Amino acid sequence: MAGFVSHFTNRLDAKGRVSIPAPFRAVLARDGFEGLYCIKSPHCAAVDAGGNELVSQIEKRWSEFDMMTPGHDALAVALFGASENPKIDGDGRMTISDMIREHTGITDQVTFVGLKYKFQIWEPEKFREYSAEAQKRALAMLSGQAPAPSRGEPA
Amino acid sequence: MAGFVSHFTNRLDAKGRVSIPAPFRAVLARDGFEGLYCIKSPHCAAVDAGGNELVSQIEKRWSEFDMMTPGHDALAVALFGASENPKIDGDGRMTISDMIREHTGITDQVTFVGLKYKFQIWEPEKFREYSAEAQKRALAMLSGQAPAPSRGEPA
DNA sequence: CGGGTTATTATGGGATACCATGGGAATTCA
DNA sequence: TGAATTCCCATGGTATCCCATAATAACCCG
Repeated sequence: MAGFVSHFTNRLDAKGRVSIPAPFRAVLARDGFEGLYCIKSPHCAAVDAGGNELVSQIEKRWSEFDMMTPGHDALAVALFGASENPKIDGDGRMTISDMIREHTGITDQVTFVGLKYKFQIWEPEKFREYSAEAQKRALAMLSGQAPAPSRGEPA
Repeated sequence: MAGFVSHFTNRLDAKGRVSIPAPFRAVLARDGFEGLYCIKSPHCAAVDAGGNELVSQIEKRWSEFDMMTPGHDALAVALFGASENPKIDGDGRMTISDMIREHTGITDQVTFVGLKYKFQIWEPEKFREYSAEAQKRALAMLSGQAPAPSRGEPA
């Protein structure tokens, strides 16, 4: 109904496990994907995660490339080679792999951020920085075409 | 019948709950959204809240941007990552989250302000200030072109 | 017109269910 | 066989559900 929305920060235990926020688990269950699909975000120090909806979105992008070009294989390597399928245990937890650790800088806490059709996995402090910047950027992007905005746009 | 109008101030109980004004609940029920959609207002110290109408308005703006651009994810983070979906209990109450507290300065009272297709959540004193300012600005805006007279808005 | 009665609403509080987290035991892999 | 993983259960804290009460507004009926 609502996709992945809002953000949550959970602790990583001694075994490297972390609880996936319950609201996100509910979305995943409805999506029907077994486990979780994870891929490095090309734009920032986060990992994109999701279920079938994310997978099909990625496959769609890939298939839009000409299959004959060498770039097709390269793209496949970039997309699927950089992916993982972590399991989700009975208590709704996943294990943070080395690949995720390296790409995000996660040590003892994890922030999950909903992006509707997918969610992102962040190191909390890095997310705070990115989020502040994203707010500014969003304001700039939206103010260009806002239908009925208020008057002045303060910083 | 006509969306969210008027404003109400309710008290926050020891558990951080507050009753959503009955007229607003009626609008939400008619809208059919499960729970409530909340997002920080970028322009002021308030939180925008609403149901499907607000959500679809936000989603529409988001989908107008090309999914390939790096800004797409940033926008999603700003729009959905910074949002929340508080539940509404059987008595028509919601819980004020830390995010709402921080952004609005709410401590023990909450003012709900109807804005037709959505409503805002304010700290009462901050709203009074903003409201006074808004009156002046509205007057200035209208005085240049308003054909219809009077229609004075009381405090 | 007025007295009484009911319905709705805001608020308080207790009980319960859910969730994040920790740790032990069993299992798998190298 | 040792290390890491997976499964299962325990627990504390929080949020949710449910019921009680008071105040207000709407209503009814004499």
